[in-house]
Amino acid sequence: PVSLADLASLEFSSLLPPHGVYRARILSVRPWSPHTRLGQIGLGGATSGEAGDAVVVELKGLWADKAMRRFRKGDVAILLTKGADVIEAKGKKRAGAAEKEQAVRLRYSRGLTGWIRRMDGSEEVLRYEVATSNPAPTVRAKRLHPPEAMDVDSPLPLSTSKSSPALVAHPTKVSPPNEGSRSKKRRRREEQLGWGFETADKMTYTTLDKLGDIVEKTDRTKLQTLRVNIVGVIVDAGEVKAPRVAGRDWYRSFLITDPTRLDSSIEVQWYAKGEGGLPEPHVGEVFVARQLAVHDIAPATKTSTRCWRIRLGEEELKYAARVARFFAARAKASTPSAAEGAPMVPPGAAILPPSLAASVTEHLKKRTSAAGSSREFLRIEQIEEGKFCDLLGMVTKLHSDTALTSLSPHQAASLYITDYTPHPLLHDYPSPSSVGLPSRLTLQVSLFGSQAAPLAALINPRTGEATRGALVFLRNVRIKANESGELEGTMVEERKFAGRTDVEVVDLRRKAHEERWGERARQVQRRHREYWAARSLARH
DNA sequence: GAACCACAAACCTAAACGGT
DNA sequence: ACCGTTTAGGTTTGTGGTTC
Repeated sequence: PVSLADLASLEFSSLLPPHGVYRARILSVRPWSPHTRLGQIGLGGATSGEAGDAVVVELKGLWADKAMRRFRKGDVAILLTKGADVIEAKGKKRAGAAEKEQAVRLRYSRGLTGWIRRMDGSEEVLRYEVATSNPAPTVRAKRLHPPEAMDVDSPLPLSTSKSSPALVAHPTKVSPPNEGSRSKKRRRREEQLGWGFETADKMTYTTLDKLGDIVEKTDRTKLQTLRVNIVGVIVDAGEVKAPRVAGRDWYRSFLITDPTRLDSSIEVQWYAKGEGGLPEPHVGEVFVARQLAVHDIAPATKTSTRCWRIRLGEEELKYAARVARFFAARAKASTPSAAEGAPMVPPGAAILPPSLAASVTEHLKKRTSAAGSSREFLRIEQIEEGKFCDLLGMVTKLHSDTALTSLSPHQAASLYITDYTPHPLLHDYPSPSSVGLPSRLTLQVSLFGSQAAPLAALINPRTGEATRGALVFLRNVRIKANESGELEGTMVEERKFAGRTDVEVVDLRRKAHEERWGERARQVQRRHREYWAARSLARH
């Protein structure tokens, strides 16, 4: 037996006892990655878990994939030292500071033998070896690069001596990203393909640059029945608009482009009977529409009379992916140079040429000025349906089916907050309430996608519950009524403003937070105290 | 043309760091 | 102890070259 502490104190390149065995608890597992062909398990003391005896065991090679799947956190691993190498701790130690020892790393590149003792007491044997160049037939046509070179992490001198002569003989030049032969080839292929396409069942998807022609060539009389199929990328998501006259449709207009129409966008208007019928488009997403009515082409406006969700066929998906790829590559190519040139461009413009970016900026300006940036910082008693507002409140409950940090844009966490001001249109919870407070004091806010992520900090890992009473600030909450007419809040992920946090856990000890919310927060806390004081009085 | 390999840079993330 | 920032480190994406 070799003690873990002995292992942990080994120096780089020192030799391991060839027939040693060591035992330790698995503290962490990093899964095997096909690219690096490496998996890691962190080991600590089997019994006491004393400090200073941390060892990281790495399994490298194709064989390690299977092996890594068997390690679980908490199990005890009993491993032979046979086949292990002590490798250099990576990274430079910080000068001066950090006498802290880095964990010794043991690497198994040629296989591993040992046991696992599961937490339930069961034991399993571990025996892995480098797959030795398989049955002969596959190896018959032997490559110049021997197969074992990819399985084994060859020691340094060997690899250099092997590769450097080749390198010296053929100094290869490397093109910048997206300018290499592969990229060029891909572009050529795409150019040849052109944009727009026709499905197997003769459905033609029109490119956006042709819309003008199509409209011109169509009789005025037939214009009303003209329908087109299009694929475009959303460059401005627009926003939900309530009907101007009661009884008419809700609508949302957003802007799209495609590779054939890079210097101006097309506006899509989406109408629905209710607010819920409207889509939630995000900048950068691909928009596919069949049978869209073309309304007017002067500033290129299109209107669809009926909307329904469609299931895309393989060809449509493929084409949509191509369009998305086109814009993604474009965005990548343009951002480095644009970084210094344009400071205040709207985020959506990142994927656009400057000419179009300007038009989007204008559109945004028009919209915001028309809508009026009238968002207010409200108390819950002041909220109104259909309005956007900022809120500061205390958490009474937080619920999510999925981890808060990994919600998809269509999943929501339910946050219940109160600022101890009542609103007549809030749900009237019963006296011992599931959400923390009875009566009409708590507002439920649905946080979609990444909006919920900041709240992960409130979750107690032990209980899985959020700390109650924590102060949170919610920026730009949309207040709407549910089926029964009660008010709720929603916050959707705005990819346009990715990186901005609309949800913030307030910590008054922090200067910035104190300055920004201190006053409001103390009002909430005062009402909180008064509420509970009154209740305890009533009880006695 | 596809499937490899080796290598490099960009990208992402979890742990370490360091101030309060 | 807490919390934002930094950083080490892997992961992803892309390159040229080779072989089938």
